[in-house]
Amino acid sequence: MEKPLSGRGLDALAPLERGFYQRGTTTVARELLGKLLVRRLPDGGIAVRITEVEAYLGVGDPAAHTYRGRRTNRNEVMWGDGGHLYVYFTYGMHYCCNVVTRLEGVPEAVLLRGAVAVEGGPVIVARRGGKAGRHLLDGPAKLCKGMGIDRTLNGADLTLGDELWVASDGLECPRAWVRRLPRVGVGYAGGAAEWPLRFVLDLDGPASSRRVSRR
DNA sequence: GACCAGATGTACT
DNA sequence: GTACATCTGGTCT
Repeated sequence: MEKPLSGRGLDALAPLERGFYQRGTTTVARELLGKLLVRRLPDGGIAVRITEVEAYLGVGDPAAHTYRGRRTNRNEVMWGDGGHLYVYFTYGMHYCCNVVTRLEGVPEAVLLRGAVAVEGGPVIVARRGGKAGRHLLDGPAKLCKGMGIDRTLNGADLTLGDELWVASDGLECPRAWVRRLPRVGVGYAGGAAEWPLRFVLDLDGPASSRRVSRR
């Protein structure tokens, strides 16, 4: 776990503006690495540093929920303006959260797959059932559980800074810290499963030989 | 690390 | 009605 933020806590972390999200999805995905996902909860404030994301490129992407223009109640948020949260339920027991990108009518998003705790570690550990350690937030459903993200946040506006938002604390991620890999769990998507749309930030630096989970 | 059961919402026939 | 999902945690090796 990183050292805690100094000083004023969550209120010093201003939400990114909508323009950040309205750009190209792979650009947004890459630039989300190293940013802070901030959550205000009754049991305390939480901030985590985003370390793993995946881009989903809308109607032309067989792995995306909006492939070929599919538009349903579930994915309606993806069709809206960038800067909103798309939360869906899967495998009968897990939530996953995405950040919607581009403009209204262009249904693309970035799946948040992993993070490390920066602020509010004990709150996260408690929400994860007391399981601390490096696997605390290393999966999309773990991230949602640890941060108290569920269906009630589907469609939330990330630019307001009320319940949940994304902020920068100025950390820059050198290219050498970022790896581009195929996406996870989308084998059904044919060739698109191989597209290198997964971005992983190695906070230990490029020298680290540690493996990235393949799931 | 590899393997697999689990539980139910969602999309589609 | 049915097939399957942007996964996790436990067990076994």
